[in-house]
Amino acid sequence: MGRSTMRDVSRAVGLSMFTVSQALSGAVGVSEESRQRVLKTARELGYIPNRAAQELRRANRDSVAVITASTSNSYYLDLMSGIQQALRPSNWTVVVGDVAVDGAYDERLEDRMVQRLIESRMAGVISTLTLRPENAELLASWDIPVVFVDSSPPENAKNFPSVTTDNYNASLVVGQHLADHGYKDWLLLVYPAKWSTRFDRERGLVEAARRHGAELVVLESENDAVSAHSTLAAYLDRAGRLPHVLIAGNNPLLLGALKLLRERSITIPADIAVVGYDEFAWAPLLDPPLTVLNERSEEIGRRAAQTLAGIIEAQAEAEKQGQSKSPLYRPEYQQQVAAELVIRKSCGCGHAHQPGIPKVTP
Amino acid sequence: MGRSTMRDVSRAVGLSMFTVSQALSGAVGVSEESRQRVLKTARELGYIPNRAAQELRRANRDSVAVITASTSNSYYLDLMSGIQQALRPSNWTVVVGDVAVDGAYDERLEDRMVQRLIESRMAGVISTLTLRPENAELLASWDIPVVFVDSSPPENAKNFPSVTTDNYNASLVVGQHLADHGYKDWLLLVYPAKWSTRFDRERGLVEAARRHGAELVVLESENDAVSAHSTLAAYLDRAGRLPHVLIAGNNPLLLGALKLLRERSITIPADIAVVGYDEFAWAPLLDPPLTVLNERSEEIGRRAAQTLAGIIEAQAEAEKQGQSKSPLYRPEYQQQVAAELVIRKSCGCGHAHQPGIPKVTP
DNA sequence: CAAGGCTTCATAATCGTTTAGGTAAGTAAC
DNA sequence: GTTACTTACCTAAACGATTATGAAGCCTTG
Repeated sequence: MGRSTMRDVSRAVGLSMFTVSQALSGAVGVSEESRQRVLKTARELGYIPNRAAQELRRANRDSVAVITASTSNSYYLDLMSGIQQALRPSNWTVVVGDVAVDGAYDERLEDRMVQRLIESRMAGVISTLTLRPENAELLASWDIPVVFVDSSPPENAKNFPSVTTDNYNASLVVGQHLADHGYKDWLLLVYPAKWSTRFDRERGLVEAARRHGAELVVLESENDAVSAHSTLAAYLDRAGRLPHVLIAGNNPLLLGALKLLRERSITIPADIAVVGYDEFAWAPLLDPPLTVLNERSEEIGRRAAQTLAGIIEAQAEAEKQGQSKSPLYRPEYQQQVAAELVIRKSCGCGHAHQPGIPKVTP
Repeated sequence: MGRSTMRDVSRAVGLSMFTVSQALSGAVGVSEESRQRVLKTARELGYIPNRAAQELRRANRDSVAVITASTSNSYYLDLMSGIQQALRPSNWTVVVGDVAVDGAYDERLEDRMVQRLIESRMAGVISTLTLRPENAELLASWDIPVVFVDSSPPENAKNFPSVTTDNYNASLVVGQHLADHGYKDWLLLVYPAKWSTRFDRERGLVEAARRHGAELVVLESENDAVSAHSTLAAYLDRAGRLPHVLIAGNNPLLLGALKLLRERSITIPADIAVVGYDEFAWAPLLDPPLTVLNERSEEIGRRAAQTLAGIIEAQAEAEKQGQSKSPLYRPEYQQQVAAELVIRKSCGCGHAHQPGIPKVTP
């Protein structure tokens, strides 16, 4: 039991390794009788192929990597679920590589991770963060296709595929809703630009504020709850008054902000309205139920995986025909998924007393 | 740039492949001058080793796998973080394999996953669920060490290492607290026995109920929020009255239960007290703040990884000395981590009107 | 019945590393 | 000056699969 090679099977069954290989891989050119004998012997011997040997010899790989910087964000679970769903039928292995240490993104870890992925000659990469230009280039020079999710390609690789929320329009929707409430004084608590979704989220909100004649303050914090808490605390102390509404750039920041508001007994939405950017399971159960954007991460994951699979397939096809094996990126690979605003209570809806200028509840 | 082999480096630098290999791997027996020349050439050529070739040739592998059945549980993130933390220094690759499809555990997927792990000749496995006996045996026959986290080893592998919460005592603590509140009518909403933590959680609660003269009903649901919701709804309809307290076996079930209570406008803790089994970031912000057990998943992950690393190391040592390479499992590898009860409001603490027999708030 | 086409299987090269088993030169010991 | 030991390097055999090339046997077919 265990630890037998194809040679062992070959000897035991009295057929050449060629025949055994063909039989096991389900190829044609082997008689049904031989195939059955091979399969039986292999089972009896407990033969399990050595993947390293297969990969070394074979041209095409069958693993794709997902690069994350776990901001302990649970949207990541949905994303993975979508990716797995799309890739399961094709029977590919998905490995996830985290480039965060203690919850914080680490540049050297990203370098090491990319190095590793190339060492393993991955078939493709899905990245949840904008890679460093060097790394994008490196992957490109090894003809490994990359799809960005919820992040934009780096400067030197603008044509790389990406699947993101339509953050700009999402922000416009948020802004519209805030304006409907009559809020004029907005505070956006946001993560650093390293996470490139920030750009469109902020841009949309700036535009919305302009359109509706509202004042928008952008407050940057590190991308975790603890930083969000202290950054916001410092800001509120400095400002000496509450804005009408707080918009949290993502869930870790939302968490930090809500903790602070609770500590200071600031009630939502009476004293300040709150809107978040990521839907999550507990949102309807919080106090008050939170109004958030639904990013549909699962859909994003699914699309990203499908896009990647398509590229890899095309790549294999091209190589078979002797053409360049570098991945072909079509413009339509850059997709945006519309988000919807899930309106609950924290924005002030269904609440009589609202922060700022009181107005009719929409 | 890209795609050069060690042979290319060897030719370019004018040294044998042996020397190049030695130089790159940092082994002794190469002059400093040669090493520098090799390194420089390798860098210029953009040489990146082929891991498949390395793994094929090398005796020892350097990847460990984590098997999960994503119950979309966010405790999983903490667990991974702990594992990564413990394994990062040793520079090992961690791959996670999910054996759930659409959030539900799938037996055939488990089989396929184990097959895959053996194909890749993994150095070790950390499993968050009790594996099927066949699979445990299979891994054992390939001398691949397995550590179970938050789950017990299967029947045929009782001696396998495991790191779990001390669920029995945790349940006693919960029971004690409920008794302090004067609750006599307990309802435990719990997942199927496939997740083996159920056994001790239930056993502890049964014992606590006996000690304190309370009535305990155990209600089993599938391991997801939707099932929990419908199972609980059906039960409440049948029972026609509310228990004094609802204990949710884990977070997905808690989520489903809370949704139902909210739908039916049952208020916590006035109408029914609620206690959960997994601490999570949003717990203090819910309405009301939830009383839950803190499992300390990160600590569990860390310990599991350390245990696994120790076993693999010992295994390598034993093999070097010509002894059996099958992993050695010491009894003390079975560890339990104490959980603490984080008391907030949902249990009735700090609330005047309590469900059931009113008593002094402890 | 010769020629050609299938079907079924075998031989052996190949993938890109690591490493056991050398060798040649230089140094130290006696 | 021989012997013994180091140091720095090389040659070539693995590792365990896939697959290009081809051969033997049998079946058609004109």
